[in-house]
Amino acid sequence: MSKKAIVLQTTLELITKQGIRATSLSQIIKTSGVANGTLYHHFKNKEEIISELYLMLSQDFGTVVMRNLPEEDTKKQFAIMWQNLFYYFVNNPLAFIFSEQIARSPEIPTSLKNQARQYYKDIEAFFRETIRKKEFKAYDILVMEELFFGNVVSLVKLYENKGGNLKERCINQAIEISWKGFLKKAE
Amino acid sequence: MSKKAIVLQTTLELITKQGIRATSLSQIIKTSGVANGTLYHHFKNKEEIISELYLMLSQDFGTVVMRNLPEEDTKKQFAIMWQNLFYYFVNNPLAFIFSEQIARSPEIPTSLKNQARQYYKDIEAFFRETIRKKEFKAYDILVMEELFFGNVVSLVKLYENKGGNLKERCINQAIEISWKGFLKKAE
Amino acid sequence: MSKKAIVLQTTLELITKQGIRATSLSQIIKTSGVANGTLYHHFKNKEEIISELYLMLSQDFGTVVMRNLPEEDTKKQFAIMWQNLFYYFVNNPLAFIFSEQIARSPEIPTSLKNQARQYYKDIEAFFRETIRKKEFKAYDILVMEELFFGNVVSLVKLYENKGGNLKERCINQAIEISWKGFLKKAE
Amino acid sequence: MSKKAIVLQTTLELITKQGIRATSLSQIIKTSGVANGTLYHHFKNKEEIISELYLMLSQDFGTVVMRNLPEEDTKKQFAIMWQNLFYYFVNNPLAFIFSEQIARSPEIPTSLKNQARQYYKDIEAFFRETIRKKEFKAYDILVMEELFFGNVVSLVKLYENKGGNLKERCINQAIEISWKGFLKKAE
DNA sequence: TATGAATGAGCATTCATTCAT
DNA sequence: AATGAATGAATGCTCATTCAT
Repeated sequence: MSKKAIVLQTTLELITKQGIRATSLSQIIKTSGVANGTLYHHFKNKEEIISELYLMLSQDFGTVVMRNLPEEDTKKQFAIMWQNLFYYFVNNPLAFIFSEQIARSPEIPTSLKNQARQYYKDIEAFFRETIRKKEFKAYDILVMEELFFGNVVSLVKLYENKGGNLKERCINQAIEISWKGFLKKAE
Repeated sequence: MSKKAIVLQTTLELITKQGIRATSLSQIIKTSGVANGTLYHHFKNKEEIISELYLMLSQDFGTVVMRNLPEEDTKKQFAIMWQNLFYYFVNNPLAFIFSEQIARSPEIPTSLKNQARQYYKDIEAFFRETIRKKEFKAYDILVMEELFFGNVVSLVKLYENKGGNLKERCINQAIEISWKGFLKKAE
Repeated sequence: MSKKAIVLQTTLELITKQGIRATSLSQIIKTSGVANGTLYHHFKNKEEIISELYLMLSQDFGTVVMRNLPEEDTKKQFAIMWQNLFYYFVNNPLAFIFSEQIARSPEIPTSLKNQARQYYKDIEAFFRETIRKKEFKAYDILVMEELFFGNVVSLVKLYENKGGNLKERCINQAIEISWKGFLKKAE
Repeated sequence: MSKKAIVLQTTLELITKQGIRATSLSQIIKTSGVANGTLYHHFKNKEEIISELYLMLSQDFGTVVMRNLPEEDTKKQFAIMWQNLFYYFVNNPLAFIFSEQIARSPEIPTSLKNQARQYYKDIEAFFRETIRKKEFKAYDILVMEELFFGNVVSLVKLYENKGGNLKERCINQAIEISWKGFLKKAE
């Protein structure tokens, strides 16, 4: 494991525990056991570490969501997408907390956020296509994406608040609510 | 306006702009034009300023959501509740940041958090009643609350990301999506 | 009990626990429950509180040592003086610690030390008289006083290190050693 | 001379002049000409500077008292021991202040204190042996040690109070008083 | 590639003291 | 006699970053 990778991993863990601003470079240096100068050899500054981490995780999101989608049935596709994201967050709490904090924090410049948005292209495409098929109503795409993502996040938080004891029934209910909200006509 | 009030107001403004951790005491001191020691005469430490602000803001919280609800029409009630919360967050960015970022962090003692969470009670009653009237499907109450709350939050985030330029059309779409998700039968 | 007296008593206790420099005015204010300005009404500054305490305690020393001296026998007088001081310190640990810290600290200006020295006049007189009677050798008076005082202090420290379990035999040995050191001829 | 050594040396000098608590870090920084952060690069905090100094000085301590003792004559041995300790303290005011002021305070961990107290061992042996030779009376060893040590300390204090102008005659008197106190028979 | 000494601005907080009431 | 708001210099310490090796 390269020093650079160690720094990235350590930073991710520290940020997960303490938040971004609470995580100082000196802490990263001490925890990772990497020398002061070594860190600066690999990264221009603190911001660059955060940015790099953010991009890594964003890319992950993009691939995860569209994994194992069934071919035809849009509703099933939607459910799988939903679950993909949900279980990714549940199984990678680091990534979840990180993405939550990142989303709000002014630490991430807009340019970076937009850059990350490219990985959501596929999700976006799904919504457009489903609207084209007249299954979803022609809502604003951004609104749809945001609500879809937000619903998953809400459930993950509920899952965490319940200490991991969230019944599958609840998850299915949430997926159903999510889905119904976007529909053009009632089923 | 007392020096104490000036400090609170200044802190409120700075935190709204920059976030909590990014707002240093020296910044508060310089901006408010109050002396170093004066601040510490009124507050034990930085945390106490935050707590006091949090308490002030939390007082509104409980009443905001259920304010000015129309009598009969459930759908209109839902829309007003949704907007109440949305515009409250939009107009009180600090309250939003607190509820999103801080309420979940260990920076605020649990006692304070619980106090702020009381507004859930009224919302809960609304959902139960609407289920009883067979307008909403009998989903898990917690799931419904969480998704309702999450949807508002999602839109506020979108609103913020767009620098306040979110069309009213989008907000109405979000309310519609939110509402439709919970319905028992299609309208 | 006047506010002034409260401040003095509180200061003495705090200094006893923590030392002089570790005891701040704000601590004295908080602990004594006296207002900021009240303290400054009675004392010009921190130094004046210390000085006043020091003089009070010094006066105490002076009277204590010469208390209940038997008339004729010099050796017995010496033993009583020794014990007077010893038990005063043992029963007033505050005064002991305070006098120990004061003696060394540059916080007490030389003028104050000299002022306090007047109370030792009687002790000084005792040594002079005993030298005149050719019982004590004509050592430097200051040296004698310092060693006398130091011997008592040494035993008090031993007493404290032993948690108060110092046999009377040891005390008597110390008095004997002290006495013999000053003698002109062997007994 | 390394920056670290400069800091230690400067601290040593400042503390000797002013005492520990009166010596601030900023003073050390200004006097030593070392940058703020540099100091903290080498030492964890203020306490660590003190500890490191204490350890350095304690190394001498054990060997000093019993240094250069003449072979046969017990009285001369005693005088040399006395002077060794006296001049060590006089020439190493910091060592004296530490042993007097700090060794008893909670600022130094017990482990360090014990390390410094080892020099008692040799003195103890000397007293036992001299009692065995029937030159000293069979007083409690602890009492003897404490009084011996206390006498030296008393004279050092006197020396300091006189600003270093203590006549050699006084020192010799003190040694004589010390010695006579312990004797079995008059000389 | 890797190290760690060096920097000084900045941090939250405490201090002794003044002053108007 | 008593209060407590107000002050700003000072304290111990952390920070992100630079640079010579």
